[in-house]
Parts: sequence; C-alpha cells; structure tokens
Amino acid sequence: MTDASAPQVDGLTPKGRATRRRIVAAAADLMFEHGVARTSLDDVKESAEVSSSQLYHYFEDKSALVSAVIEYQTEEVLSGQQPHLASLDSIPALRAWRSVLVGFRRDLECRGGCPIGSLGSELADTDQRARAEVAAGFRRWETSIRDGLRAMRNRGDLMRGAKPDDLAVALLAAVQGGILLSQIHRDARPMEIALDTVIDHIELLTVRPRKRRVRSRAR
Amino acid sequence: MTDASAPQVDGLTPKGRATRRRIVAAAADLMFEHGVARTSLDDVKESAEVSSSQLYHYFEDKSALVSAVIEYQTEEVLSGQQPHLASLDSIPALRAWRSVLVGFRRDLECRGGCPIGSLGSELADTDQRARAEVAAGFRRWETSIRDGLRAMRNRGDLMRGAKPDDLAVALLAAVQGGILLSQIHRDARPMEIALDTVIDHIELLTVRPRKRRVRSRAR
DNA sequence: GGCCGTCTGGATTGTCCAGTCCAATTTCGT
DNA sequence: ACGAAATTGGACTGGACAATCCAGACGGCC
Repeated sequence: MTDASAPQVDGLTPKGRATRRRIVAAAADLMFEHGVARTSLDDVKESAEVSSSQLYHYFEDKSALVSAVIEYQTEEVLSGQQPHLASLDSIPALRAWRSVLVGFRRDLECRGGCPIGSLGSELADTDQRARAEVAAGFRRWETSIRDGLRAMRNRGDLMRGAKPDDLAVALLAAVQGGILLSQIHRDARPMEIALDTVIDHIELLTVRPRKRRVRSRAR
Repeated sequence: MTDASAPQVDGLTPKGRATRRRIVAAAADLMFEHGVARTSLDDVKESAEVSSSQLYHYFEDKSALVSAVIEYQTEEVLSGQQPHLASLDSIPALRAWRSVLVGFRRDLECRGGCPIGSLGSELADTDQRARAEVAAGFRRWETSIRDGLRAMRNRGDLMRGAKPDDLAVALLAAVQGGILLSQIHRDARPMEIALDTVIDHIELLTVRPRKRRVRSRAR
C-alpha cells in the first residue's frame, strides 16, 4: 500500500531502480514544465542521461512512462502538503494549509499548473488509463481533506446542516481553479481569493465562529 | 469593440473571410477535442477542406492560428452564457446560470475542459501571447460576473462586508476547478458542488437570505 | 571463476509534421 | 473589360520523433 509501484520495480536490481527513478524524475520535471506532448523522449533521454535502450527497457512506450510520472507526481503533491493534509480539522489548520499551497505558487512565480491537474487536463480525453490514474490521485487528495472536515463535523464544530464531503470537493475545486487563474494571470491573488472564499464559507458554518473559549481541560 | 478580429480580416474579400472562418472553426473543434499539440495542421486542412497555401495565406504560422482560436472560443464561451451572464444580480439568477453551465457539461458527457481554460493550461508557459489572450478572455468573463455582484451590493442585497470583486473571482475559480474535476471523474457532480458551495456562501452574505417580501411596488 | 539475466550504447527506420514554393485561378476595383 | 490583388492547388523539404534492433558490458549467485 505504501509503494504502489511495487509491481513495476520488482525484478530490478538497485542500479536498475536508480536508473528508472532517474528517468521518471526527469520526465516529470520536463512534463511539468512543457506538458506531455511537448516533451520528447529525446529530451528525457538527454536530461536523465540514458540511452534509448534504457528507456525502453524500463517502459513499454511513452504512455507507460506517463503513467509512472502521474504516480510520481501524485506522491510528490500529497507528501508536499504534509503534515497539514493529515489534520485539516480546524479553521486555523485550513488557513495554514492554504498558505502553504499559495507559497508553492509564489515559489514557482505562478508558472506551471498543478502537477497532477495539468496532466489530467491534457490527457483526460486521449488516454483513458491516464485519466483513471489522475482520478485516483484526486480521490486520495479529496479523501484527506474530507477526513479533516468530517472530524470537525463529528466533534460538533460544524453545524449539523454542513456537508463535509461536499465542502471537501469545493475546496479541491478552489485549489484547481485558483491555480489555473493564477497561472494564467501570473498572479497568486486569484488562488488566495478562491481558497479564502471557501474557507470563509466553512467558517460561517462553524458552530462557534470565533473566540471559542476553552470550557474544560478534562478530556 | 464588437469585432475584436477586425485588424486581421480587413483586406479580405467575403470569400476569403468565409474560408478563414472555416479554418478557425475547424481548428477550434479539433483543438478542443485533442488539445493544441495533438492537432496537426494536416488535420485542420482536412477538416476545413483547405490546402496548405490557404492555411498559410490566412495565418502566419500555427501559433497565429492558435491566437485566432482563442479569440473565437472566448466569443463562443461568453455568448453561450447569455443572457444569464449579463445579469447575475440575484441568487436565483446565479442558480440559473450555474444550471446552464452544468447542462453544457452534461451535454458533452463531461468530455473536454473549458474551451478557454484548457487552452490556457496547455499554453500558459510556452506561448506568452496565448497566455495574455486567455488572460484577457478571463478578465472579460470575470468582469461580467463582478458587475452582477456589484449591482447586488449597490442595491443593498449583499452585506456591507461582502466583497463582490473577490466573490466573482471565487465563482470563476469554482467554474474552472469544477470543470476539471468533472472532466477527470467523468461526472458532473463535482462541478455542481463547487458552484453550489460558492453560491451558498454568497447567499449567506445576503441581507435577507430568504422569503424576501415585496414591501413596496413604488420605486 | 563462470554462467545467466540485467543493464546499457548507439545506429537505424519509418512516419509525421510545420512550413515553403511556384503556378494557376478567381475576384475586385475602375 | 482588364490589370492587380486576392485566393487556391498541391508537391516538396528538412527536421523531429517514437520505436526497434543488435551487440556488448556489468553484476549477482552457485
């Protein structure tokens, strides 16, 4: 469960695994920067310093490499949001998470989209396998967010009418839409606004919107 | 102002304009379906039933054609949302607009992204001109939304603390993020949820959330 | 140390594709 | 009508690119 790529790497020697990793990392970088279609295998070979036979030794064809890249980027994205993603169960936690995401954007000067989302956007209608893999990645992401909101709900911090599952979807949509607007306008503000708006909404659905007093230390 | 493509079409005879239009429409369809990089000019020539010399007579190169496609799709998208987009100044109007957008998704069976947004996602980092044109299209879109919300605000329907400009950005982000999630999951629900959530939030910022009674017919 | 499977080098092939060119035909202005 | 400009046909070029192939080098295991 921890290493979803196990089926593809067993039977490989340590050296082989290293080469494979090098190829995937190089391909991921190039595809993040230029998109899948504009990344040639020659580029990947050069950047990873491998030959054709190496590429085709580890991957059936380009689309198999793309699959590996999707898997790689999913791990990168999810692990890059830790530990925030594991406990999005309060308004301050959501705000902190938002700031981390916005920080990533700023570091990139608003270049590039979401490492997963932009792959999905490019491939969803041409490569069913890729679409399914991106969908699986998004489901994991969404699940993490949802768990935090459900915890708030169960703890009684959210009003009974609030739907944590829907709010999780709305948050993820705000991330994706916000990233896109920020990428196109080359300005991090739209992403901030998109996320702040949904978090504000969640805060309005909070039972004690502010100045929550600690009533008992027991527990 | 109504015809932003004027600079590119004057000096053309009616026949020429028709040919040019045919090329752009064919290219727009293909690029919407397969993306820009996966749409070859041979495909465009065949679909529009024109020869190489015609293509290069009307467009400098592929990226000039892409510019024309962006312009074309911007008009398609904005005009396709009329008359809703021109008066998004009440909660019911926002709900109705949402349903139109979701209906578009369903008609396409959740295939394809936003005709503008997906071009932006693919081109933002490789073609500055394209990025700027998509940005301009988004600004027009955002402005329409914002005008409706500002009208609500000025009329006193929105609380004084509400920021119509930010809410417009959040709505547009919800549209884009929702489309992406729906495209990847092949399910219109995420888009519905994303838009409903932001509209719910706007409703909470409404002065009289519900059962608004007509108090006076004078005006 | 010697065998076998893993790993690597690099030339090659066939296809696709953006862009060019020259010549022919049609349309417009007057 | 008639010259000029716009429009069209279609072959051609040079390069990029995914994928194949044949050897040869390396490394683990008995």
